[in-house]
Amino acid sequence: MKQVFALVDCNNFYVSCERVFNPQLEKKPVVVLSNNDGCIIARSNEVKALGIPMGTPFFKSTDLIKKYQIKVFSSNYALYGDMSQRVMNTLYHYTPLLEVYSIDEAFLSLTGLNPSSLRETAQVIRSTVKRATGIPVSIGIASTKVLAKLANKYAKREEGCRGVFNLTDYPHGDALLTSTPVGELWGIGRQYARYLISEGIFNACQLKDADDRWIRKNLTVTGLRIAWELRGRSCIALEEAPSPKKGICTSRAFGTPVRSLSELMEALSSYVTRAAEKLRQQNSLASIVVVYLTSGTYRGTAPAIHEATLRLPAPTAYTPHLINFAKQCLERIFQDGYRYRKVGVFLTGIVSHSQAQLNLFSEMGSHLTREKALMSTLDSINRKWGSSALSYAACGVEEKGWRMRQAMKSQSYTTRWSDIPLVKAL
DNA sequence: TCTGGGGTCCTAGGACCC
DNA sequence: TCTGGGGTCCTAGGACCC
Repeated sequence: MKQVFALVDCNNFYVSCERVFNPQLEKKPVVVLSNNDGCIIARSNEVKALGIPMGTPFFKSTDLIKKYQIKVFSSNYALYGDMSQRVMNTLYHYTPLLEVYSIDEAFLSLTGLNPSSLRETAQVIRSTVKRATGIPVSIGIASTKVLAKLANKYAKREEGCRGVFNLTDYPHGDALLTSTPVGELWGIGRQYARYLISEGIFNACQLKDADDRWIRKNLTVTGLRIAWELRGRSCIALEEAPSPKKGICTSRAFGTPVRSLSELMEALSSYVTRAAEKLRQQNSLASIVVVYLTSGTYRGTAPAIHEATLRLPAPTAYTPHLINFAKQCLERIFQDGYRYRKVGVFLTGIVSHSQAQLNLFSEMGSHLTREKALMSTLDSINRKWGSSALSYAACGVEEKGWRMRQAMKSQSYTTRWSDIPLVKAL
């Protein structure tokens, strides 16, 4: 049977989240900043129209922000994560065949639906999500995921299509692909786009019609899949269940540069705590710890990155052990006299809890059970009372300069009792 | 002064096995 | 000209995504 995919994508997601709880922001220019208030990572349409590109450093755009009175927000991931869940739950009402692709996107399988009702179904989904969550979405429909991504772009761009673009009943497919620069395709980034253009392939239609062996050789199988999907042959499947992560990373740039080992240790310990939580959430253990340390700035030469790897005696998800191993790594790479910008931890060599190989020489049995029980108690308390209800002394207790700058964060409208908006009766 | 924080997949090459 | 013919595992690096 001919497959049908829909890509549902939230419009300017972070900005839309802020607008749900602050309707005065409608039709006004709004941006949301990355962690540490570093770059602009979400823009309202009004800001896009001003020509401010995605990823612009905040400090470079202060003039424009003042001139056009752009409203600025620090990122509020608790809010965006919660709103994302609401959107996804609404989508699940329409089909269980759903892949949550990112915080603001999902692929749906609409295979088997009457082709003539696809557009109408998408319109219903769109208005239901808007009514249930306040978030506007656009929907692209096509026979493959690559084409659905593209259809979604047209849905956002074309006036008059009311947020839905159905490529399966579009008669001028080739003309549309010819008008699409090759770099706009899902899976073709800057490097590949530059290469393809140097080889005379400028648009999506030319890539579609290129020679398979040539594509395979120069763009690997990933490129070949893209070409096949452009021809309408589906080869990137819908992945309903998220597969367990093979590596878990937590890292953050510091609010202000850090010079002392003790402060680095505090920051690192709190990132390890967070990474270990993610590890336990997917019922895994890690057997390799990697610590990164970044010094220098982006001006002039690239920043220097130092790293150290440690293979653990036995896989574990026990936070105190992981903190200790990470600290050993940090001690190996730390050098006095540098201004460090960032520290990070990467947990890998991940195995599922059930298949873990025990170390022959570790004391097996009771203390492992106790460690596991302690961690699940800790996790459930922190889930209930907030992520820092219980934390390790190693993570530090005073406010320190390494913590993130978030000068313009909105409230936790949906995740903290005291921040829930009040509706006043007249 | 000031530039995010996560992830995935693929390939090539080397060490080592029988 | 031509040097056996398979494998596996690991690492490093490069590309991509949001």
